[in-house]
Amino acid sequence: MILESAKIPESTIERLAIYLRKIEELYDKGYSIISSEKLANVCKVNPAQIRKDLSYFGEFGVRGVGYEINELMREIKRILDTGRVWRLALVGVGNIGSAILRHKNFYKRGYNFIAAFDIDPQKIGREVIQGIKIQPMEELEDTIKRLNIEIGVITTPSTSAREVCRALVNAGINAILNFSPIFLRSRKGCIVENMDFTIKLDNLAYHLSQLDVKNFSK
Amino acid sequence: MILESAKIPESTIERLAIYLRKIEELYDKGYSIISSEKLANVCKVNPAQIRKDLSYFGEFGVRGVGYEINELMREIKRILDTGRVWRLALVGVGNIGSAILRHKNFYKRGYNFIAAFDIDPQKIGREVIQGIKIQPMEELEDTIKRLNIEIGVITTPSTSAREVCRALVNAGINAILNFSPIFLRSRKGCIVENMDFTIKLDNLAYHLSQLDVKNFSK
DNA sequence: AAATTTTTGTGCATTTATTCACAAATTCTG
DNA sequence: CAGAATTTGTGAATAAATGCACAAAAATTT
Repeated sequence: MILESAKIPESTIERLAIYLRKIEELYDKGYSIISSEKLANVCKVNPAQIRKDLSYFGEFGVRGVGYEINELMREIKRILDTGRVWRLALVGVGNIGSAILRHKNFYKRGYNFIAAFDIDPQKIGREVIQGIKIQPMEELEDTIKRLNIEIGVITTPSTSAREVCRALVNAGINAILNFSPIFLRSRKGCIVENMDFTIKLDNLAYHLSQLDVKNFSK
Repeated sequence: MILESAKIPESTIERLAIYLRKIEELYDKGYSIISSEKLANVCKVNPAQIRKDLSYFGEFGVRGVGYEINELMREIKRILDTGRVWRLALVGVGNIGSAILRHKNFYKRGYNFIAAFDIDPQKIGREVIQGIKIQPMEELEDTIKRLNIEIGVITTPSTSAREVCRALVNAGINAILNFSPIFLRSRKGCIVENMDFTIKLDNLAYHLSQLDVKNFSK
């Protein structure tokens, strides 16, 4: 097919990211070939799902054999565009903010924090991690443009999240990862991924209470 | 209807949690009645979606009027079972772990950390937040049972995540929020919500690269 | 080298989720 | 209080996602 950007389900993209991580694990364990069935087992999905997901972007396997792990990693990285370095800015250097700046996983996967901002004058100038000094909000637009920053991460309290979102969009940012407990939706062109931890917990709460219902009615 | 636990879409549950937060916002702004259309606007969904989502659990609105905000909040909280205190344990008191323990939002929404564990002997006994001393992994099972802890939060490195998950399940935990970059899937009965930040970033990367494709082909 | 086995890629059927569209219930208006 | 205006709740239509099942391609066995 190779008809990218046709009408690919959002869930396909999310699964590709998950497949990639499992494939990397398998690669580290020394595998060089994997079948859709084996991969499906470890990802707990249907094998046809994997084949269909991949088929949106091309034919990467060999019939009767499976997928060459090296090639599959390369292709998924190409599809997601995660084979390169992305430049990030973080706004709101509180508990969560500084934890994220210090976290190694982002860097490992090519997500590099280039700048950090905070509204608190006390924090300005402080060097949270090697090379990143906290800047005041006034410098946000200029810094983002000057340093070609592509992704914004919001770790402010909910009260300022919307304002920060607007500032990032004004600065030309088209992708935002939002950790504040405000459900942000921006004008089109800019994609926002919301990561409200407590929404996930509400989900768990619901399922736990359903478990109890089931146990009770037995 | 009132036929709960029939075959309610997972996405309905997630949306209910989002509606709840928006409704709370509206309540704080002084609203007392809201129509599915207005709520749909702020949640950026279809009005019929909201009505259908709610209809799985009962009839909460008044035709020609809308939904009474107080009642709707109460009902959604009842559905999700978020009107009470849930008892949590956190495993892995690193950067992210301590940030989460210190974060106020969990407590505000009834998610209370009761215990924290770490493998590092250096950290044992340290009081990260008021009333919570870091305990060694050996005490996990006993503490969880003794304190009736219901939800486990994993903030360890990926290397130990699977082992920690097993320990939590063995201790009787049926709901886990996993922040490690390992996609955990547990045996049935136990629900795992995965929160790998970098998967969300991969999503953003994909969409940004698609934007470029579109701009280029214009 | 034919037969068997394996495993992909995909058309089609099935299942699931979303949205429409309208009757029913309620309020508002003159 | 009759008619117009709202707005819910939901059956039916539509759309989207998933999974089956099988032909095609490659490897392996006999």
